[in-house]
Amino acid sequence: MTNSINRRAQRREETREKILTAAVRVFAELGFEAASMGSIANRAGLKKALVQYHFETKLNLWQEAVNFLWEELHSLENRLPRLAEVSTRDEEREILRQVFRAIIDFARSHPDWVGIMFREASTPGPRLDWLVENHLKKDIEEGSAFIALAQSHGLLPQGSPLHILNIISGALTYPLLVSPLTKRAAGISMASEESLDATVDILLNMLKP
Amino acid sequence: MTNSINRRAQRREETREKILTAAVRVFAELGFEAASMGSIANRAGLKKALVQYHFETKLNLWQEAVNFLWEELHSLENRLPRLAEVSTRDEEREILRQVFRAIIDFARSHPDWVGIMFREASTPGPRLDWLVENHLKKDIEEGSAFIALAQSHGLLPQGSPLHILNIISGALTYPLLVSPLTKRAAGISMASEESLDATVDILLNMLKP
DNA sequence: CGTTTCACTATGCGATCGTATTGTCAAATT
DNA sequence: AATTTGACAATACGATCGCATAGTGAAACG
Repeated sequence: MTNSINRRAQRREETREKILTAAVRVFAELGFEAASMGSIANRAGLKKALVQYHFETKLNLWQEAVNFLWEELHSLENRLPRLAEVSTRDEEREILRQVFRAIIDFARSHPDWVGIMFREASTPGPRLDWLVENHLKKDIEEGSAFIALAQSHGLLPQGSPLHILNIISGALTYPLLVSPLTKRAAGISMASEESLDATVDILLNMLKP
Repeated sequence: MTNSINRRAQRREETREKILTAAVRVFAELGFEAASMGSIANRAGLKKALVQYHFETKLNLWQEAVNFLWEELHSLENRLPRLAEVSTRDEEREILRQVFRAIIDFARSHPDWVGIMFREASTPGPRLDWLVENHLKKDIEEGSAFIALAQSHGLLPQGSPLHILNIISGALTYPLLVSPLTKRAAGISMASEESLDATVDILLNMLKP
């Protein structure tokens, strides 16, 4: 262990991040099976053998890419809990709107996360098992707890928090997921600022008309 | 053109249907790129070359499989319009419940349709274009018209029918789509009869609490 | 009954898949 | 300065991909 600036380790980390960034994108766009080591390497502007060198197997690359993605996100995710703390205030409705906006903004600004989620969550298998064990179990528990908290403040109707979490997630995420379809079929961009506002408005109106 | 029972044409149609049935399943499970002619042939218990013989190219097989799937469905789809006609009656809430149940039952009993929809609707490209032009454009128009009708009867809040269609579709479909995840993470089967009832109940409570 | 049609099979093409092996050359170590 | 390490590249492996071509044999035809 000589000293300070290890040019090798630095370069290693740089290319690893390049690869992981590309991997997250390709996995989200194409899904695990359709994504190839070669296409990921091309996306990163590197050689296929180099990807294999840094992340031995394709499954391992997928896992490390998912970890990389989750790390990126957890630093920005602290918006929801903070809102829960303030929820003793009066204007609960405005709080709910902010929560919805936070969810929908998160989904829009992280299409990779949405893509990987939808692809893996809908197919049983070892990858879903791994994803649940390492990330989603905790995320779902936190989400359910937040729903329960909102219920105790009278912000949401009674019922299984898990079901409500799914319903709200679906109502807010689905429009974004199928936005290519909506754009093609009706010419309307679901990811536009106006459409997001409209979606949140409608959902809020549904909740307390 | 000799007479009646053409054993050849009959057998041809049989194997074509076998292939299409298998193709729908595999395309829904894996998506277009990851699904292979070989795996589809295996699923159907036939030889790969036979699939290639009946449906020249993979894209063509996909299109015919989608047509095959839509034909299956349109015979069962007539439930929603009928409900709209009766919606001049009083118990509008019960009608809305039935509509929600119809949508959610449809999604549960046709996972292939849900799978193909989610996979293709989220990725721009020639397949989505084809899908919109040949099936979805009409479906979306009908869905939006139905939402507008429900709005005119005071069953749904005001706002863009397309947005509301997306929100409701997401709220009802998402829980089923990610049911493998929910099952794994919380041990709860979202596709069970109780869960479906609970989901509809909650969404109804959201609409008019 | 002889001939044609056609559902189906066998085989192989070039490309690409994930993976493994070996080589190269500059950076790090002694 | 000599040696070892390690990031990266070149190349090849068998398997499988979508697709094409040449058969085979029974059903349909005149």
